[in-house]
Amino acid sequence: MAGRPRTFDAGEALERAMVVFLARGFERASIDELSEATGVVRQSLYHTFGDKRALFLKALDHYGYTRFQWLIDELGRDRPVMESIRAVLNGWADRVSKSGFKGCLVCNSLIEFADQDKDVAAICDKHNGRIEKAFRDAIARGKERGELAASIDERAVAEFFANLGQGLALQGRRGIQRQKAAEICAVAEAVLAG
Amino acid sequence: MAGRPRTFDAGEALERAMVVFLARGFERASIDELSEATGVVRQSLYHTFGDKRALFLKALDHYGYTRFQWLIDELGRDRPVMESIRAVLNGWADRVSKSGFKGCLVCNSLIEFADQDKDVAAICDKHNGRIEKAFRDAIARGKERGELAASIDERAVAEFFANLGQGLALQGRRGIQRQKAAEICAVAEAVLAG
DNA sequence: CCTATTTTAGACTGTACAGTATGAAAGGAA
DNA sequence: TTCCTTTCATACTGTACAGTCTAAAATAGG
Repeated sequence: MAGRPRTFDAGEALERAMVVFLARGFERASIDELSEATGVVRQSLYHTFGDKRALFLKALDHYGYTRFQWLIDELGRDRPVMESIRAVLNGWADRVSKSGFKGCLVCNSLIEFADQDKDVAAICDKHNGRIEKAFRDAIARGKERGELAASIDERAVAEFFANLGQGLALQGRRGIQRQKAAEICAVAEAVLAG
Repeated sequence: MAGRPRTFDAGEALERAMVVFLARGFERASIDELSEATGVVRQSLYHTFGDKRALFLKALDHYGYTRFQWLIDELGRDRPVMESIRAVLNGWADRVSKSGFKGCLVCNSLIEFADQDKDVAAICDKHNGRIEKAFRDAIARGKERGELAASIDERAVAEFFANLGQGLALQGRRGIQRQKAAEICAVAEAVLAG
């Protein structure tokens, strides 16, 4: 009951497939392209991941868990909440303006699939929810500690920041200057100042 | 030097093709689909507009000029600038949460083409620029009139609001509740409060 | 009415691609 | 070594689609 062992690492292949989907989108990424990028032959891709859509769903979820962790970590750190928020805004400005930035796979997929694919939509909702929750918790903690005004609606502000990030990711896909992204973030920061 | 006159209205056809591109994206919209939606036969589409990409570029530009005019008008009206800004934010909240909202063709195209198609990118830049300018001028006017603090950087704030709109359009494509969109807008409005 | 010109209708071509089938290669287990 | 399972390599199939070709239909001008 043994056979030839797998000659590739499935996690590594998923990561590389994800990069292709990020750059090209689901529709434009061909199996040949994915095969070449992962170094895994066509047949093995189908055997390991199922069809193209199944591979995409795994890649999308993988993206959400790996690419948003820094943000959740920053917002979870034990320090004044404004420092955490600023760290995220800085992180965004850096990332979206970096040469070679290809956007956010969650945002890109929302555009490509809209609400036509329930599984895609569910994964996107999940990760958007994780981001909003991280902001919400951080802001609520800031209120408890008296760092932020009690009148602040943490849910609304969290939604606002998540929306900000999506806008930046969208603009970053086209290409955005570091300074412009930073200016936008600086303006946004003011919603917590009053 | 005469011939059979055109039996369709080219402007109407462009508008309908635009709707298809908005709902489906460039890649997924097939010529057959465009032909059916416009009521113009395949050959006439090619004759009138050139190839699929040329039709798309015209549709994209048409979108920018027709779908952003309300915003430019609102921001150009002679009244307190905060009223104008609120009108735009309300307009956005209404539009992006409306059932059947399919996103913004400029935003969708930025995702689909990124910076790979220079003509698409140029048209998107042009219309984004028009929106930013409308905000910038309105805010500058508000400063001159003493309605807004002189310390406000109208360029940065205009970029911020344009980014806000892009985020809302992105979320609207998936589907967003009116209330959530309005909450985000309400938070954003605060950047001009201080 | 005749002719030139343009639209219409549908068939056709070539290409790109997702997914499948088939047999060879490779390595663990007995 | 021998067998069995799994991967690898490549050929194949069917479909979808952009763009072209050909001929018929329609109409303004002479």
